[in-house]
Amino acid sequence: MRYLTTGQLAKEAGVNIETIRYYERRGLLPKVPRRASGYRQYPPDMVRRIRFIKHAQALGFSLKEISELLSLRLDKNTPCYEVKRRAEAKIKDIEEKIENLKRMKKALARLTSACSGKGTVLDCPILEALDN
Amino acid sequence: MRYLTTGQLAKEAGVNIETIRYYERRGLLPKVPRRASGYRQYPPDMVRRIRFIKHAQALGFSLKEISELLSLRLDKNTPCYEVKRRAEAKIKDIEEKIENLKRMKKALARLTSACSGKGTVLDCPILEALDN
DNA sequence: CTTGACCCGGTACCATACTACAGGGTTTAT
DNA sequence: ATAAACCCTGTAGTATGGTACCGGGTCAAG
Repeated sequence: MRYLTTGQLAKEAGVNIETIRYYERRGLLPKVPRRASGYRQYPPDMVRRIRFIKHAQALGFSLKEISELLSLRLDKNTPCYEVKRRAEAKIKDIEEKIENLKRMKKALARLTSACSGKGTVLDCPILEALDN
Repeated sequence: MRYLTTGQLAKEAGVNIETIRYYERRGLLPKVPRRASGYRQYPPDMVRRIRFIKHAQALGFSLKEISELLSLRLDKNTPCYEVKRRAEAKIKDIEEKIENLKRMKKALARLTSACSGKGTVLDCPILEALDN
């Protein structure tokens, strides 16, 4: 079985079948060729694309931003400097996210170490994180 | 001026005034004392709390999860080991997010370096990021 | 002591990202 | 060859996280 139907793809990727069709409408998945019956024919590696979308969402990217990430592929229609500019902007976004996560982690780590010794502690260090 | 009104707090924190009341309803902000007129009286450091919420959201935490993070404060009603356990679970979440972001960043960096050299590249490296 | 800017609760509406369902056709295993 | 299990489009409904508006009361500067 070379190609996956919509339902098989959904199952493989661990999402609802409607999500697949929704992503196609949103342009996050390409419009793949159909059988004579109208059934979509997905190449098996489309699973990776859906998983990518799901992971990126968990990292705080909107579907619109994920579209942008996915469109950062090099083709003959997009000039090289443009792709590069967009990719670099995204890298900056990502670096900021990483910094914020590190601050959060630090605050939580401080909390746990404060916690490990005694039975109770008075104040909460967590709010100290992420104060710009 | 010791206390902030809802509007002042919103302005300081850079959010809509309705958001403040919404967060109160959701339990993300405490029910603060009121003036005789019914006006809320916020201590100035409540600004930090709102900023924390906003940052955490941008990192992919839902308001529900942020509630959980905020409830990781040590009080006499929560046993220490429980707070610790929850904080450590959140730290693990955060570490995973950081790892995923690093993978994404790496993929994008590879894309930009591929771009600077030649004219075109065939496949999209970003999908390789975040493949579990 | 008024007038414009603010606050109140309550309700309704909005965008995003799905999810369900209706009504109909298709595939596949028995 | 027929029933269960699938797919199609289109439309409607849901959850989350706000945002807007209403009718009314409050505050503070002139």
